[in-house]
Amino acid sequence: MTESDFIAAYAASAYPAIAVTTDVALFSTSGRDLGVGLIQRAEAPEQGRLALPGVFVRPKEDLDRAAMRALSEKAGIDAPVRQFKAFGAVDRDPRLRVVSIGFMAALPAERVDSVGASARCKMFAVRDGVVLDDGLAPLTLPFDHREMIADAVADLRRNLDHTNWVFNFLPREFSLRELQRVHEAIRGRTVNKPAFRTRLLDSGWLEATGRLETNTKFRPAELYRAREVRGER
Amino acid sequence: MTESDFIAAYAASAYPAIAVTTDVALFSTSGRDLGVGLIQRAEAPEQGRLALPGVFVRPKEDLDRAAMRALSEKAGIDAPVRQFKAFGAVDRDPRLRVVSIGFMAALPAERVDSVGASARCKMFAVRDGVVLDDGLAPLTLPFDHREMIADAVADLRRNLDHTNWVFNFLPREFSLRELQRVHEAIRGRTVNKPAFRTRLLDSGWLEATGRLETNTKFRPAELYRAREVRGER
DNA sequence: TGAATAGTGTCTTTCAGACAATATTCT
DNA sequence: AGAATATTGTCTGAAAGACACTATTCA
Repeated sequence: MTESDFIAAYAASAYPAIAVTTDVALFSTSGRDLGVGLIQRAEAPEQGRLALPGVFVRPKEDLDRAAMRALSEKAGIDAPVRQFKAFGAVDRDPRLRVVSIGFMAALPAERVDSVGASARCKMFAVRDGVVLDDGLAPLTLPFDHREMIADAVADLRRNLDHTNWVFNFLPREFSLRELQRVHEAIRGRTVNKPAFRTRLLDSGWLEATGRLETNTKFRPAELYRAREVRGER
Repeated sequence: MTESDFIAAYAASAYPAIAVTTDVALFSTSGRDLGVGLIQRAEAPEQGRLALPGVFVRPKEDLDRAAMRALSEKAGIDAPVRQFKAFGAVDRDPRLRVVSIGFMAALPAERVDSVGASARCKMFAVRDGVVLDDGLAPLTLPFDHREMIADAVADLRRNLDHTNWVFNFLPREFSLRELQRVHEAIRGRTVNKPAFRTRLLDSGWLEATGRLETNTKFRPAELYRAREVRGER
């Protein structure tokens, strides 16, 4: 039996029926808070409830493709995604055994407003990994989505200084103040301005554009760009 | 249609056939090097080649259970596991679409020797995330196992100071020298002794046992234990 | 006593936090 | 000029690296 014969026979045989999905925690910052986007589920189970956007992965679709499709089909938003953890508890979905790959995405604050009308998702504040409703009480979420969001926030914090992923929270050009506000929202506390400036400017992730902010009521700040670097740190 | 009716109908319908596996990078340290355990594949595809131990996840089996089963069935080793990333490229397995959840485990150096005879896996040195054969040339691995190991090492390094997972590399009681050797093997460079000592002793992860090493050829070091703490940092 | 390593002290450098001074732009 | 914020400078304390010293145990 050649290897290709074997593969053909193998592929035809039955495999444990486990479905694979991707769920996406779409983050943004507004003011001092971190926010996460939730959609109202269109279908059972948990129809009508607020949840993270997610889809079943198609047979010929990479995981990050599926995550981006979840964002665009369920939330009406296009953004790059980053995987943070897989969730596979046996009873996490009542329908059948589902393993969900958890992804996160980030949306610059001003895009939240501009897509606001068309987007089918609403942003909720997240403090210390807990989603709050408009009255700032903890929100109950279906499946294990509460745990997913907490894990996503923990991963976000852990990797804040190791990766350049934080720049997805910002437009192409931004000021150091805006970058500091994003760091503060993610870490849930204020950071020291001079130390933050020198640390970030020395980090090698930033590139000065030479341009200044416009439409400010005060002294405009210099604008920076995220530099293209080889991955992580 | 009630929700339970719906679920019944739903579960019966066909789902995209995607298999789910777990693969485990079993690490240990020997001397100054980090090591990873590879097995010789018993079955096609890639029969006979060195690869990470892995199994298909069973329908009623949690992901970490499956990872521990991979370790014990394929490598003959029992150890706790930690998930680091999911791998789901469409063509990563020639048989069929497989999404693999990547786990890591760690074995104290002295257990490597003691299980050596019974274990069906052999340790290979890893430098900068690259597996080397006995001649210290880079080893070619099947599937995406090379990428998996590199990602596992990167995750290990990133989380070295954020989690207490590093203590899985050590027996229940250990000296600060041994702990430092493990840090050095993982980071791939030497670390400063006084700084390391004070940092670790102040970290709150350690608990003095009051006991000393035995069977040393020289002054015995004090032994410490990993303190039970609420998860991560 | 000598070998070997444990554990500590000191000096220096680096870096973050606190606070404040100076600079720039708009109204 | 006054308001508001950007940007920089200075001081201080915490922590890390380099280096070397003292302490302890075994052979």
